[in-house]
Amino acid sequence: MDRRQQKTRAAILQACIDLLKEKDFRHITVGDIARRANINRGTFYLHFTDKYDMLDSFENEMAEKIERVLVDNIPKEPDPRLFIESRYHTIVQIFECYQENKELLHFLLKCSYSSFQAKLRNKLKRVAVEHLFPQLEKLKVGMPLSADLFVIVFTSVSLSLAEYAYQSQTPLNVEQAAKFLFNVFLQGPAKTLGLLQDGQT
Amino acid sequence: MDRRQQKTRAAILQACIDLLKEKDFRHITVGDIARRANINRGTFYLHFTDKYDMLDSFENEMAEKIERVLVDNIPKEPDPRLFIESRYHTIVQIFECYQENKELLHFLLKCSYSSFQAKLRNKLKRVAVEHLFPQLEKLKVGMPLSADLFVIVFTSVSLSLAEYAYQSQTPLNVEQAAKFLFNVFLQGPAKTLGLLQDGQT
DNA sequence: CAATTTAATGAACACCGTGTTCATTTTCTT
DNA sequence: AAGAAAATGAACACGGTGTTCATTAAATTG
Repeated sequence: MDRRQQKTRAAILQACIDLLKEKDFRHITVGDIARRANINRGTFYLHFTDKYDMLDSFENEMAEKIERVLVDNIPKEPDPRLFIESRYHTIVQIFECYQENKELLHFLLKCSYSSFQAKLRNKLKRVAVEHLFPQLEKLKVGMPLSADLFVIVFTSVSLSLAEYAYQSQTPLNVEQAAKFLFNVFLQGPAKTLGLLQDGQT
Repeated sequence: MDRRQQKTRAAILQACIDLLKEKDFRHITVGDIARRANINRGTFYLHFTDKYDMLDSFENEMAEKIERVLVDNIPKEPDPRLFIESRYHTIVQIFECYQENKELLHFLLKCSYSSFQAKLRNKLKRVAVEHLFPQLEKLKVGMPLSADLFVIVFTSVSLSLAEYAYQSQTPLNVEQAAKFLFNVFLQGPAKTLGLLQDGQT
C-alpha cells in the first residue's frame, strides 16, 4: 500500500476520532472529515464511497484484529472437557487487543449508536437500583458498576430472545424465556447451555 | 391529543415499519415516509423536527412501556434475600410486553444499528463453532442458538468492560477483566456480583 | 349545531451536503 | 531520472432538508 494512502487513511481515522468528541456521527459530514484531516474532500472519495463505507472499513479492521487473536490461539485439538477454562489466555489477549486499540474501539462503539438499548438500560438501571435491588449500588467489583452489568446482561439477552422469536416467526414463549433468562443470571451461560459437566466450575 | 395527530403518528410509525423491510434506516428519507404514510411531507415536520427525532420519540415510547411494567411491579418492601427469584412474574410480564409490541420493537432494534458488534459477533461465532466449541452448534435450548447466546454475552460484557475503562480513563486491567468475564460465564452474573448467599440458586 | 381552534395540505423556496468530473500538481516506486 | 499513482482544487448537477404561507379539512368547545 502506497505510503500516501496509509497517511491519508490514518489522517481520516484520526479526524473522525477527534470529531466524534464534538458531535454525533450522523452530523459529521465528509467535508468536516476532510477539513480536519487536512485533505481534499475529493481525496476522501478515492478511499471510500461514503462515510458509512468508511465506518464499515474501520469496523472490519478492528473486528479482524480481534478475530486474529482468536484464530492464532486455536488449539491443536479442542478439549471439550475443559471447555472455557482452557481459553483463559486467549481472553486475556483479547482484552489486551481492546486496550491497544482503545481509541479506535471507542470510536466504533460510539458510532454504532444503539440508542434504544441505551435508553432502556438507563431506565431499568434506575428502577433496579432505587426500588428493586438497592444493594446493587453499593457493590464494587472493581469493574463496571454492578448495576451496569446487571442491565447489560438483562437487555442484551432478553431482547435477543425477543428478536430471535420474531425472526423465526414464532410467538415468544414468555414462560420459557423468563426461565431461560433466570438461568443465565443465576447459573451462568455456560451451565445454562449445558456446557459444563456437573460439579465443574 | 387530537385524534388527527394520533392517526398521523400511527401512520408514520407504520410507514417506517414497512419501509424498514425494504431499506436501511439511513436510506429512508422523510419524503419516503410521508409518501408511504399518505401524508404531506410538511405534516411530518409538525410532529418531529427530523427523522432522528422521530426515532427518539418512538424509542422513548417503547422504553416507557417496559419501564411501566417494572414500576407497576415494585414490591412494597424489597426482599434482599430472595433477590431475583422474587421478580419472576415481572420478567414474564416484560416478555409479554415485548411480544405485544414486537413490530415496534423489531423496528427499533433494526434502526439502532450496532454494526460493529454485529460484525464481531459473526466472526466470533464462526471461530467458536468451527474451532473452539464445536458442541455449541448442536445444542438446542429451545431458544436462540447456543452459539448466539454465547457471543452475545461475550461481546456485550467484554466490550462494556473495555468501554468502562476508557470512560474512567484508567488502563484496562486485563487479568482482572478476564477473570470477571469468566465468572460471569461460569457462575452467572448474580453470583459474580455477590448477590447470592452461598448455596442459594 | 355553530363557532372556534387546531391540524393537515400543497406549493414554493433557499440551503447544504453529496458524489462525480477533469486538468493539474505532487509524491511515491523502480 | 522516468513513469506510475495519488492528491489537489475547482466546478457541476442532483437530491433531500427544513421552513414559509395561504388555504382547506377536521377536531373540540360551548
